[in-house]
Amino acid sequence: MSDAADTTDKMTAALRKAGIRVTRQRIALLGVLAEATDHPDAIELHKRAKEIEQSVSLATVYRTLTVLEEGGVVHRHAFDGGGARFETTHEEHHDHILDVDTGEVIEFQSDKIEQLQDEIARELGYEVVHHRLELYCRKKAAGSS
Amino acid sequence: MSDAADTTDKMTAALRKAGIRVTRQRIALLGVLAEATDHPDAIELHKRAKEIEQSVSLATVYRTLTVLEEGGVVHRHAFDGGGARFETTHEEHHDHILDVDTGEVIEFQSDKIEQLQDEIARELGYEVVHHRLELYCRKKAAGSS
DNA sequence: TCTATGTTTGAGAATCGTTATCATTCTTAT
DNA sequence: ATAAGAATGATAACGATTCTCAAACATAGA
Repeated sequence: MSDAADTTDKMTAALRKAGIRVTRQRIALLGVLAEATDHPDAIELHKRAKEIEQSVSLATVYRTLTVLEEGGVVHRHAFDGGGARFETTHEEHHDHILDVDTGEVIEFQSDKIEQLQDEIARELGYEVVHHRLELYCRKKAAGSS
Repeated sequence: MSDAADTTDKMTAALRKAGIRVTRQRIALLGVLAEATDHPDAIELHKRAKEIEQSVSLATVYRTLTVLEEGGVVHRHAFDGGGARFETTHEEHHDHILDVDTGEVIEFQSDKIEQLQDEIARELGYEVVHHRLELYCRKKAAGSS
């Protein structure tokens, strides 16, 4: 038994490592974030976290997300329409394709584009602190001309 | 005389061309947009438009911006922090560098990046409908290592 | 030029996502 | 166990934007 207990231990360790106080609510939210393969918004995270720990308020979800973001544990995205959406910082840096029809989010990574961005900034006397690249796309028809 | 009248005529023509009804408020707002070299938000546009035509409400600014966007006359940007910001569609497509210290907006254009975006999307079975590329930058120190 | 029709308007209420307030409860170091 | 400070839930407040609705307006046609 104790998948749940294992998860709790992991989340506790992760929080301590990030220098963040450990509370039931934070463990629940971080657990939800760790399991999520989509990019949920605060409302959705609140819904999922309540299933694990009923006493999680939406306010705490927002507060905790901010804390986790500052601790480098999650990334916040502001895609077109609606509110912010979140994902854990487990994988390497990547950008996003958003399917404009289905809302699906696909991750991709391009060293070439990153390099070009740095070059462009450098030529203008700047250095890139962070960037945002989102491709709003539509699935190509199988036999499109 | 009649810089103002000329502008009005131009804006009237532009509105008619886009199939948009001509009203004093829309002429004023479009005039403000045409003159702007920065990327103002709705509040700022309202402020400027009221100097030309006092009877412009904020609601109408928002409504008109939506209409102009649908008519392809302006572009709406959602940069980090604060509300949407707007610019006219006079120039060619470009992306933006945002100076994180000063808030300044610099425009740039890179065919290479656009090509790479198309390639990446194509390889994943998508085609790009529109994209968003923002480089949040800091000015490089003159003698930085 | 006058009129009929549908459109746009201003004012303010309503909405949405998010943050702030504050008394209470909880973590943590001791 | 306890003190001291941090986190919490509930809800009010917030900023940006959209909606509502009666009144004013633009446009096409006689």
